[in-house]
Amino acid sequence: MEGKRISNNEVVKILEEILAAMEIKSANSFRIRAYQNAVSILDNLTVSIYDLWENKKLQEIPGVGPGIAAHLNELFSTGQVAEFEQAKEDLPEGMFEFLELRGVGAKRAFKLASAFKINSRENARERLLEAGEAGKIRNLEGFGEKTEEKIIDAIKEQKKSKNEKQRMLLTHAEQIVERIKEHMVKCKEVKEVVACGSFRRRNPTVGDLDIPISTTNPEKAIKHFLKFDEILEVVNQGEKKATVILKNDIQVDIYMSTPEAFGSMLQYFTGSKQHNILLRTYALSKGMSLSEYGIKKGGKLKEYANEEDFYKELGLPCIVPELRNGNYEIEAAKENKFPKLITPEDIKGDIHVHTELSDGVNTIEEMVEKAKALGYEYVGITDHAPSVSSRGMGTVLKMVSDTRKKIEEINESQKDIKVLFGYEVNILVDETLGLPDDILKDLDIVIAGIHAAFDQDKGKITARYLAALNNPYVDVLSHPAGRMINERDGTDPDWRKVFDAARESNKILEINAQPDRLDLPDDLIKEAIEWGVKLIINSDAHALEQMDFMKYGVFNARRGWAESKDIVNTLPYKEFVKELGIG
DNA sequence: GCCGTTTTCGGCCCGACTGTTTTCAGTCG
Repeated sequence: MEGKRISNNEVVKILEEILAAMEIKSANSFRIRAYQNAVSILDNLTVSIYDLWENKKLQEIPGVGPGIAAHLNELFSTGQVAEFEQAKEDLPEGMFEFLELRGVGAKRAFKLASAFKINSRENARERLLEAGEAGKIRNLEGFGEKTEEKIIDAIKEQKKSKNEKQRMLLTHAEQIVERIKEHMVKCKEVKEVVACGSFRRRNPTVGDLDIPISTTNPEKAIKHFLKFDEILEVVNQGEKKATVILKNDIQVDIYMSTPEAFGSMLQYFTGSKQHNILLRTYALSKGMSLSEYGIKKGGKLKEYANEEDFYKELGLPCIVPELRNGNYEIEAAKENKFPKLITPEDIKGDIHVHTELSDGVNTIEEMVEKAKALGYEYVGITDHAPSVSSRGMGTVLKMVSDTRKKIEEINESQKDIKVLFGYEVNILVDETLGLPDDILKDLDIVIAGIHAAFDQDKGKITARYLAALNNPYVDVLSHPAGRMINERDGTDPDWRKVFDAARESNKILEINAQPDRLDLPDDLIKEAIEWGVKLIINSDAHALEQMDFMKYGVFNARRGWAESKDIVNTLPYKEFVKELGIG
């Protein structure tokens, strides 16, 4: 199928505009909800909607039925949707530029654009800003001085962060959460502080922080929270919740709960939204209604101090946060068919570690000591391979033999840990590898990865991966999706071909644990496992402390439903080397 | 418009906060 490739973000934006149009025209509220539901699912999809369309799998997306699928089909085939264009025809076009402003929804956007006759998208926000600064917004019915001020702020805020606000990395969020916790425990009435939301689900990136607080004195706890010295601005505060913006531009929402009802609070704010919607729908079918305060049964509210009891009431096992993504977890829970997810303690070694011999900062000895401290049975020293073309074969051969000698010495001098020797070699544009087979064949480990020319088309990227997988000396494909979170999208090979080739050649795909890579991504991990592909989690550390990144790789693997049997570096040394065909 | 553990027809998630109102609409999570 040949069509117009439109990104997920663009698709979501188009649907959000249609949603706004429907709301203004008071379309059937259930139809609106169906669209909202579909949009929220599409927005959280990590696979390309366009690709799903190409493979005729649109209707496999939950929330997308024949109607929306037909519209998307038209969108991808022709670049627009006639019905959508029609629905937007008699609306002032400028309003669609207002939807992204904080505190402005469909109704206000429409009123504003209509009142000031802002009929085109061009300069729409600037014109609204002008109207606001001239004090004209406050005179509109339903608006007032404060709303005017908020709209002005929202436009300025948008201008400031022209590119949509980036979500922070999980590791960054962890540090902020730690500081908030440290502050909150100083309040005696605070019993528990748990950061929920995407943070607790171990999403690779976190937007806002949602933090339920278990307390015997909500008033005092909120007051105490507002004294946190990193707060820049209090957006709102009530008796049960408060919203603030921190100096680093991160929004934090706190919610007060009694210890007796803390379980439902945790459940509710851990989400995901989609998980909760599905869970509520399921509960409803059993005559129960869920909220952050508990479960209502026959009009009576019952509270839950912990999440286990909450899920138990629904007849379900407690679903681990990493799986609460609204995919298949509730189905699995109903049948009690959960994988026994891998844990950080299962990891027995790390075979993707760089040293000062390439772009790392520490020596081989230092990295080995750190691996020992982590309790590993083995560690692989796998620097970037020296380039034959720039150094010449003679120099490269000497570097390889020197490094090998050093590693042999380390292995002879101690028995606590086995050190393996290998390289991370580039998969070059011409589909060859960065080192000749003659050198590769004597290495313990060969990790092949793409480090340049990521933006080749699907066919070429796929061919490079297949060539690497067909090399008999390659063991592992590093960071296969090639993404750098917040910096660049991944490469986009034909994953089925890559998975097939990996399985057939008994090669291993890496789950790179660098917080800004987490590559493979979780959805591809799940797919790879289903296709029978073996995986390994590596830190790709370039410094001592980066070896601690392993846990992020494990979190990511858990989000991809991985068990320890799916991850080869959970194997003890003897079985691991057998798996890799070493020795 | 979507979807199925009472359903292929007839339902569809819930509550807090703000600002503008004087009983509530709009927005957000």
